[in-house]
Amino acid sequence: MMKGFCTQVEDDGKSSFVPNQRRTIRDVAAVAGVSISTASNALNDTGRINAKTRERVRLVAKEIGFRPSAVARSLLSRRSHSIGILTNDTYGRLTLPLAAGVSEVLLDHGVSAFLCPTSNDPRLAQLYLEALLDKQVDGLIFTGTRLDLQPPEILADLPIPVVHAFSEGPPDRVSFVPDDEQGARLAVEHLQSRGYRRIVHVTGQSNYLAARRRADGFRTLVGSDAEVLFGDWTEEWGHEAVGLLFARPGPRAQAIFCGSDEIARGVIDALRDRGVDVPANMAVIGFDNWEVVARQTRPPLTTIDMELNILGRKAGEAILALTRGDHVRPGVFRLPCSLVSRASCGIRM
Amino acid sequence: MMKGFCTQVEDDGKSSFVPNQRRTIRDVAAVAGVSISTASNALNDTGRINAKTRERVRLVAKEIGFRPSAVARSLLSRRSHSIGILTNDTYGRLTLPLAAGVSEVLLDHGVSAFLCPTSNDPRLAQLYLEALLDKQVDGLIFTGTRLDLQPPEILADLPIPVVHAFSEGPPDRVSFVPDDEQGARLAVEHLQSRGYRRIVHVTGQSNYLAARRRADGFRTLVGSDAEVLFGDWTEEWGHEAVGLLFARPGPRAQAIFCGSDEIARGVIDALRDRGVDVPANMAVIGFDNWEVVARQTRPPLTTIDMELNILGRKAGEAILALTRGDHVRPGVFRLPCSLVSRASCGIRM
DNA sequence: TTGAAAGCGCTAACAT
DNA sequence: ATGTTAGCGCTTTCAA
Repeated sequence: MMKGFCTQVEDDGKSSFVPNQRRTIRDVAAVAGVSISTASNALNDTGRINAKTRERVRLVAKEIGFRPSAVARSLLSRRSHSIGILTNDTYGRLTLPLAAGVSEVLLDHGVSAFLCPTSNDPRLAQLYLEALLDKQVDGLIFTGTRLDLQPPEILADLPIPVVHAFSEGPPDRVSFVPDDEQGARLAVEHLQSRGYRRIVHVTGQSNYLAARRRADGFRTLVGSDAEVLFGDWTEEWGHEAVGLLFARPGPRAQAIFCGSDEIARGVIDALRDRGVDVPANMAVIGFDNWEVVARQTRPPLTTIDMELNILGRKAGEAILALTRGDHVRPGVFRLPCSLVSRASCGIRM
Repeated sequence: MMKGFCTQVEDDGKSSFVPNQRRTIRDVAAVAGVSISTASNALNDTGRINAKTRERVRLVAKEIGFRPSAVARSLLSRRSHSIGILTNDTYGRLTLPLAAGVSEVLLDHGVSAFLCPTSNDPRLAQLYLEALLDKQVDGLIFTGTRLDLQPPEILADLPIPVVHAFSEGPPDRVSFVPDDEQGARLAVEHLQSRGYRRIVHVTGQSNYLAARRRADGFRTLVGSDAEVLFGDWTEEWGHEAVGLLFARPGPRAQAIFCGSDEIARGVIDALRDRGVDVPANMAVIGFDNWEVVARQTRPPLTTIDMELNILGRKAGEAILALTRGDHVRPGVFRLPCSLVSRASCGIRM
């Protein structure tokens, strides 16, 4: 078919049909025997056009495999239909689910996302930013573990809209973050509804905003004097915390709400070391739903999922709206977490 | 400064200096009082040009914050200076380090990478591919856990160069993959050099090419009759395997080389359950250097790192060369793994 | 209903 | 050494 087509085209010396070359709208017009503008109108359903002509043009376009050049369109529309995602995540556990959400939303609108992993290097971030600006990206999504690890200068004064995802941006920007408080409450409610009473919270460093928010959510339901043990975001700390909890007198806790799955893993291991059955004698609940951890604990871990994919979708929708010039109310939007029930919380009578 | 500049410009009604609008080369030319082509030549160091004029133009360009439009350049050069990364990884543990390597290499050449996380959905992959082609990407990098999870049709017959990373592509393409055999030998050599003799290999499913290659490397050094236990890529299987090993008669193994860090974690835990000291009584070595696992085992895990960042760099260099039209010898390039020494292998006397 | 022409921002012959 | 012009692939007035 290709060949047949190639021969029937008059070779004007310009649009000679070299086999593997992109077809342009000129080719379409030439083959369909119409002008370029008619071809354009036919393909885009703009202007008034004879139905037959339109069909013919479209048929030709399909036959010769015409795909409009997004580059040419961008030059004209001054919209590149691409955005940049700047991330300082090196692991991917955060960025990839989020980027997948973003990309899926954008895809439906013909927008693509440049990934810029800055590896926490401000110089690199700056270079990526410049490259993105040169590429005329329509917008930017900042994402990363902690905002304070982003050099503040590069965030400011951008000529294009910016959305923050996962970590909070400045108040005049749009940010989507997991609702840590709500996630914590979800965890506690789950435990309480299953009959667990004396609940303690073992979490990471208190200088993390997320840790403080989760602790706040925890205290809301358990009581303002409820016990929160801050430490590291590590298994080891989970271990240690259990040691602390067991070393002291008084009634023992019935459930431990952990600030991360890794901490929870340490807690579960430490409990097993002590012969404490989970969930029969102690419930444990985590935070992150980091599957490689949560699915492999014994028993598998009930935990809070931050719904990063949805977070990404929201961020994608927001940046789309902003690039279209629509107004989006600035502020920090906290998106609900969900609970993934596995086996580490039972029912306490 | 900006303001000063704005006022001193004659307003010809066309390039009126709206504060936050991109400056074009026309603006530069106008302010510098030269023609557009002179401005272009001055900025790009092309053609013959008076040194003073050049400096003046450059100064003006910098002052008004001119950045050449990559879109316009692309239209002309028919190179978009962007590539696509198609991945089916949903976790990011694989894709992000790899994409970071790719992007860093590309960055120096003004090329950016579109990330397309297909989530193993062939329909999505197809849509992403079309979007990328429309955006005139200069090349494509395919990456993912297993090639057979990519729908083969979308891989074939692309009008632009393709490089495969992590998983092997067809023989006529360029692929970069970790050298699983060498990695396995590295692990075994490490054990042997430290005096460990009876070594067994506990790994994942034998229908994974990587599992078979690692087993081959293992057998090369330990002996063709050396014991390989295939199972799942899970902690649980690591546990089970230890049970198997201990249940049978005969001299006990001195070291266990695991096909993944997760398996190794299961092995280490099972050994601790049995009171076997690692590394005093048994050495354990993993594969992946997945830090969240390897750093958190007790003791921390010595393991093989696949150097995904370097893999990404190589893939980036290859796709750059290909997009420039340079020839790159097709085939599967196996890149060396490295060993990360932690505490799970001691010295056996 | 269709076509001719201008122009998006830039580069590269070709004139001057 | 500098300016004029054409044109990359497309959309969009404006004429015909």
